Parts: sequence; C-alpha cells; structure tokens
Amino acid sequence: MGNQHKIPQATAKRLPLYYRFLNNLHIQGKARVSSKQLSDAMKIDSATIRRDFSYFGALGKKGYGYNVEYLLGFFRKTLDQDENTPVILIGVGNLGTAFLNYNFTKNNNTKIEMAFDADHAKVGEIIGNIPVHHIDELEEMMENISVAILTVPVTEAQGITDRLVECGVTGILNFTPARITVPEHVRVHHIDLAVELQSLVYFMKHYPLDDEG
Amino acid sequence: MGNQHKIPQATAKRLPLYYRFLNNLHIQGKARVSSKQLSDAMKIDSATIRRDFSYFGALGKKGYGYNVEYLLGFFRKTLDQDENTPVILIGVGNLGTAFLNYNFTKNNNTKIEMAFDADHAKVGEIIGNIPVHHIDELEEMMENISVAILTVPVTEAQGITDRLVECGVTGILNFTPARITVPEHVRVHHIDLAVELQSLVYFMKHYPLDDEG
DNA sequence: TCGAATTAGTGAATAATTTCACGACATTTT
DNA sequence: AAAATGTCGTGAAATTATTCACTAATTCGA
Repeated sequence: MGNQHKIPQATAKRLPLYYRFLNNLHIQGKARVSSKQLSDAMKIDSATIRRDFSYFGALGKKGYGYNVEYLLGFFRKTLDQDENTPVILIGVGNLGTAFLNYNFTKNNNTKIEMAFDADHAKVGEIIGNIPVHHIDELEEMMENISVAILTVPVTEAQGITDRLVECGVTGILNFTPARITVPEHVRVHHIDLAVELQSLVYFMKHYPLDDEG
Repeated sequence: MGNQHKIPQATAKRLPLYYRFLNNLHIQGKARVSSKQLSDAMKIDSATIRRDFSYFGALGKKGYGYNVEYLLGFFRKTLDQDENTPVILIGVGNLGTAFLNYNFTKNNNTKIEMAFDADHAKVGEIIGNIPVHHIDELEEMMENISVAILTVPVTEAQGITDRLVECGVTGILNFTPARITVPEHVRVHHIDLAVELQSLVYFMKHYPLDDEG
C-alpha cells in the first residue's frame, strides 16, 4: 500500500529480480536457499541480499537459510502479485510486438490489455492475444489504466505522452530516446537501447575486468 | 586508452546520454548551452551535470555555459565515436529484429555486423542491411568481434554465452532473464524487460510522486 | 548428545553518489 | 565604465548504498 517507506530505492529495484528467482527455485522444487546460493546465482553480494531482506523483517533462520515457499509468499504480497495491473502499449513496431508476444502475465502482476498504433494496416490485428486499436481511439478506449509502455518513434513521444497523461496515466515505461516532460505526479522510467549498448562498450574499454555494472 | 580511470561509474553511465543530447543541440544549430538548460531537458540535477563534466577538466566558461561544438567534440573523443565497434546479435525474434532495424551507426560508434538464429527460415534474410546466419556457423563466421547482443530464449542463454566467450566475446548485452555465468574478464549488462515493468509498478505504488528513478 | 559447520541479521566502516552553496569570473545591460 | 546578472567549478556536507566482520542461533554428522 502507500509508503511503509524507507526501503532504499536500490533495494526496491532488486525486488522483482528476487521474486523471479524465488519463483524459479520453487518451481524446481527447492525448499530452502541460503544468501550465499542466491548470491552465486544472481551475482549480487550475499551481504547485500541479507540486508535487502532484513528491511522486511527477519525472514530467514540462522544456520538454515530461507524457506523458499515462505519467502516467495512474502514477496508475492509485498509486490502485490495477487492483483493484476493493467497496462497499455503504444506503438506496435518490432519492439512493441516483442512486448505483446512476451507473456507477462506468467510470473508477473502486469497484463497488457490493449495496444495502439497509427498504422491502419495494424489496427484490428490481435498479437499475443492483445488487440491493436488505432491511436485515434485512445481517449475513448482507455479506462482506468495507469501504466503505459511507450514504443513509438521518438518524434511522437512527447505528443503521445501528453495524451496519456490527460487520460490518467501515472507511470510510463519509455523506450524512446526522448526525455519526455510530465507533471510531477507521473513517474517515468527510461530504457534507452542505444545508450545501453554504447554504455557497455564504454565500460569495456575503460573499466577493464572485474565488477558488474 | 585503458583507464584514465576515476570517472565514477554513475558518471560513465550518463556519458552516452550527454553525447546524444549535445549532438541534437548541435544539429539544431545551438552554439551554447548551460548546465541549467541541460538539466531541464535531461531531468538530471544541474550540479550533477557540472560535476560530471568537471571530471574531464574545465570544459565550460563562467557566466556563459558550455560551447556545444567544443563539448561535443570532446565527448566524441572520450566515447571513441570515431572508431566503430563491431557487434553481433544472436536471436532474431521480435526484439532482435527491433535492434537490426534500429540504425545504430547513426549517432553511434557501434555497428551490428551480422545476426544469428537457429531458425533456418530466417537464415539468408537481410534485415536492416544485416545478414542473418545460422547459429551453427557462429564459430566459423566470427572474427574479432568482442561485443554481442543476446536476444535468444532464456533456455538458450547460457549455452550460447559459453560459445560466445569461447569465440572471444568480452562484452554481452543480455536481454534474457537468465543471470548468465561468465569468466572474470567478460562484462555483462542485463536488461530485463519484465523486471523493468514490474519495478515501475512497484515504484508507482510505494514511492508516491516526486523523484525520478 | 556433542562438537563442528553453517548461516542469518546487523552495527560499524567504507564507498559511492548527489546536492548545497558560494567564490570567481564572464557576459550583458544601462 | 560600472552594475547587474548569469554560470561554472568545487569544497564540504548530506545522502545513499555496499561491504566487512562478528554474534548468536540453528542444523548436521557421528
């Protein structure tokens, strides 16, 4: 719910990762796991993992480790895995299509409800079970959806963003290179594929071997 | 080139972003820019920007700001924009195709030279000017390429990784959810689309309005 | 049952990053 | 030419994040 706050942001960013790992362990039938094992598998320092978990209380048992099922159940609640968050996607290009085909609902509390595109040829298609509407219908189709994935050409980014905000969207996962401008109450996370690639190359050249970025 | 080190990693991660912004300003014909203007456009605190730039020396002028052309030229050298880094891509699904169609060579020092896939139907195609080969030919085709983009199904991730490392790859941009294991000298950057979406939703729920993540 | 081994939780130290706030200098205005 | 304004560069403070290293609890093996 609101903010039981004071979980560090760095920790919050790792939670979905922890969740998925625990889920995998559970599927594999593992009953217990230690911070050391998690550390090896996820490449995160074991002290960091223990510290992260400790923000939620004493979840493990000394000399034993963590009970996978218990921990998983705990994270499920913490991450609100029980209620599904509806999401829309704007821009059904290759990247958008990748998202539509990706079955998020498995292991995930999000579900892409519908997609929009400006290309009439795409309208009416159903991709990964998700219908594609024309962008002109955005305002009339949208109801109570607060999260949007933005995979449109960079030139359209700000314009579409303004319309999304107008429709009540308060969270945007932005894959365009544009640093979009939004009101205070709207959260934007940027993922810039070109920057990521360039960043990797820079790190390879200037930070020879060892630590993980 | 090795390490003129001591540029903080956080700064290094922002460099490609700075570069692209300056490039845009240059294209728009702007001659000067202040840290305040950059701050507004990129949503990064102006003091952080000045601090970042200062690691490279005194690049600006008091009371004036920064000369766009000079700064751009400086970053071009710093980011080795002049030499092109060849890259290969493994896995020509929707996400992989998005990369192939993305024209990285524009504004970028990287170029995807070839792609590989296990599906014979895709072999021989040319997507975004990049030829698709069969994954079996990986070892014989690869020569002197040190960077790979991994957009394969999660089940293939570790196996392909091992082969890439064997071929001399030292940097991998991993889009699979697998936390792949590599030797010490290989750098891996993970981008996990499901985690990013889930993370956005978590932040929306637990960190009400204001700061950017 | 006992001793050795394991492992969580955490105070304290360290490291990394961001932000404040101000002096110095350049530009612009009058 | 002087005053007002703008803006960088940076020491210092604040904040955030990671890691060390130890204690106490538990498990495991014989």
